[in-house]
Amino acid sequence: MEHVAQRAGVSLMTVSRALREPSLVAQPTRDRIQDAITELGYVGSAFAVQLASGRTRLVAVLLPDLRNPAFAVEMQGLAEGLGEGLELIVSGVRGSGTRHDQVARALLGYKPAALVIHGGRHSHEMRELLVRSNVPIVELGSLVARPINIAVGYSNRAAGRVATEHLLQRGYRTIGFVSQSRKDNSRADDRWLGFREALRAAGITPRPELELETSLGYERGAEALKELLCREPKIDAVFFTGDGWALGALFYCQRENISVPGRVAIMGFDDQELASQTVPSLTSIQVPRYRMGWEAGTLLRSQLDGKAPERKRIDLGFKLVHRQTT
Amino acid sequence: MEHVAQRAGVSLMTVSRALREPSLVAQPTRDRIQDAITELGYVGSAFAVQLASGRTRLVAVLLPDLRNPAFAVEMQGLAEGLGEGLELIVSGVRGSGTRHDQVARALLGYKPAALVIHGGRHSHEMRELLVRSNVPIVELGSLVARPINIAVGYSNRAAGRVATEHLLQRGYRTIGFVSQSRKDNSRADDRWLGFREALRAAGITPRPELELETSLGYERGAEALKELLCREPKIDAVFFTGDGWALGALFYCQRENISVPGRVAIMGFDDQELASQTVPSLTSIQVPRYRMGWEAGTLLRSQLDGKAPERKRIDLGFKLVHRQTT
DNA sequence: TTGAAAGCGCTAACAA
DNA sequence: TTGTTAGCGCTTTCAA
Repeated sequence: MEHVAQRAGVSLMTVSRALREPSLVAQPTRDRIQDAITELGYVGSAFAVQLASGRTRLVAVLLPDLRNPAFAVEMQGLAEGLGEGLELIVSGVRGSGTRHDQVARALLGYKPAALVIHGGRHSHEMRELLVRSNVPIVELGSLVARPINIAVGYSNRAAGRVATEHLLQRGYRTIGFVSQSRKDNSRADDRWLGFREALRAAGITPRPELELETSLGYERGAEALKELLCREPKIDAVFFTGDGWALGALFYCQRENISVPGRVAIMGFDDQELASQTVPSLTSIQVPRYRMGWEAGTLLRSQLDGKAPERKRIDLGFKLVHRQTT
Repeated sequence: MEHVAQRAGVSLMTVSRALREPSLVAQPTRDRIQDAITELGYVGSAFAVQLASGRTRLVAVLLPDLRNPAFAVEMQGLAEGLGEGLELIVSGVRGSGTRHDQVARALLGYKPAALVIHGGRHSHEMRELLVRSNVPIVELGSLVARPINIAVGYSNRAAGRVATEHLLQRGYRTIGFVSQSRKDNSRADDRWLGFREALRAAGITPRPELELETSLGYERGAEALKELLCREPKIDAVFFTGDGWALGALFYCQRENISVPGRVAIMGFDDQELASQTVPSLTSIQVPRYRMGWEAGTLLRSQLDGKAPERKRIDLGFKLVHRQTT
């Protein structure tokens, strides 16, 4: 910045001003400075700015898994809700526990304008750290009961229950359940709670052998269905807590000439764009992914501008989309 | 940090050391410091560290569109290739041109350890800025001819040619082409160049009315196919430069009882996981997305550790995966 | 409209 | 093994 100042024949201070508040600098001076900047290819140091001013233009995001397209949509919503002038610093953490905490610490080190966390529960120390950090926290996705600041999401438990009730209502009685590891993934656990709840309410005794945990991937869905059909041939519906598995299972049925929903009904979760396109089209739970990100973004933006309350819990709900596989 | 020092009864410097090089600090001192840190909930300032040390733990990433799952996979690869201790600062830029340049500038302001850019051509000024910034640049995706530092990718043009040659070889003669706006998207343009090249080489006169530009989305694929069939009923194959469109078109055919590949053959691009699962399964071009990210990550990591050459061009190639739709 | 001095929170280089 | 001094590149406050 000093070089620029010299070249433009002004003091360092004037350059700084020309960059932040151009209106305070005389037009000709401003032009000279601008020229110097382009000639020298000057790019200011965001770090120094933030250190000196205390203001930050970073929003930190902690995601369970970068691969999941659902999160990508949320990010786009977040980016667009926040608007210009804020950068996103994104970390994906696979697995859970300590690594999650570590990364959160590292992100907090950037004193971000806000920290957006997708995915339910934090350890006690984590929560403590988050609260004390004084950084606005957005909990995205699962709607936590007691948000630290802002929570935007929907109830995974209610969604799990509604999905299951739908299957029961359509007359299915022997229902399988496929999810990620419930231990590592609170969303999976919540959906499972809803699943069990609905079964019990209908007077059906849950059968653990019909509940499968697997990893992400279309093929895992096919395998899961195969396994379930083998364990209990009388199974008449499967609730996959992710569209990926559900679609994989659906294509498996097509290959094997298993009639859907005649022989077995398939229920997905997340209503990916593809769900409406397949033949038969997939019944699923629609979650407002983009909107979640966007809502969090705009709320954050207005809070950063000092216009919004510090605590808020926004339930964006979900929607059962009944299509042909159930 | 001073508070921590006071509480632990040592100087600020010792705390700094305990954080960076614990081996230089006596065990009991270290413990006291650690206690003070947890009690105070201290989180260091990454900015101050960067400013004082000149070292950065940030890798900036510039993506054309956050939504695209293909990029998400690259990011995961990149994150894992880089290993621990580096944060990713990600920006998605839809559209192109000036906004792209602006965001790149903003990212450069963080003096990142490296800047990863996905997607071909930069404006002249941009290139100038990148070169002068002295930040290692990774150009990911399209393999540029003259990389600034590191380029990791494959040739979109060659991929487009190979895909088209495959269709020609299978006997298709009236071939449609669907892509994003070639003006805004250099990858689309490159694939198109390959497409035209192959047609000419086979002695077929290209017909612009069989070339369609559209936006992303499964449904856009269905619409594109419908439109093409209407414009030229004798069309016998369509090269979709994205699996999303190809799958959308495939499901459209299923709904409308159009035989694939009997009535019309469908060729995709990117070989999404889903491509192998559908019935009929989709012929596509496989691009090593994860590997591209990972390769860039490890290369960058070793360059940051001072172990790798500054310039490199890595062609990871691509693979035609012949399945049932052609 | 412009400039000078002090300092943001940390680390590098040196000294004890 | 620990402490001291200077300064990273900018902004804030105050003065000209």
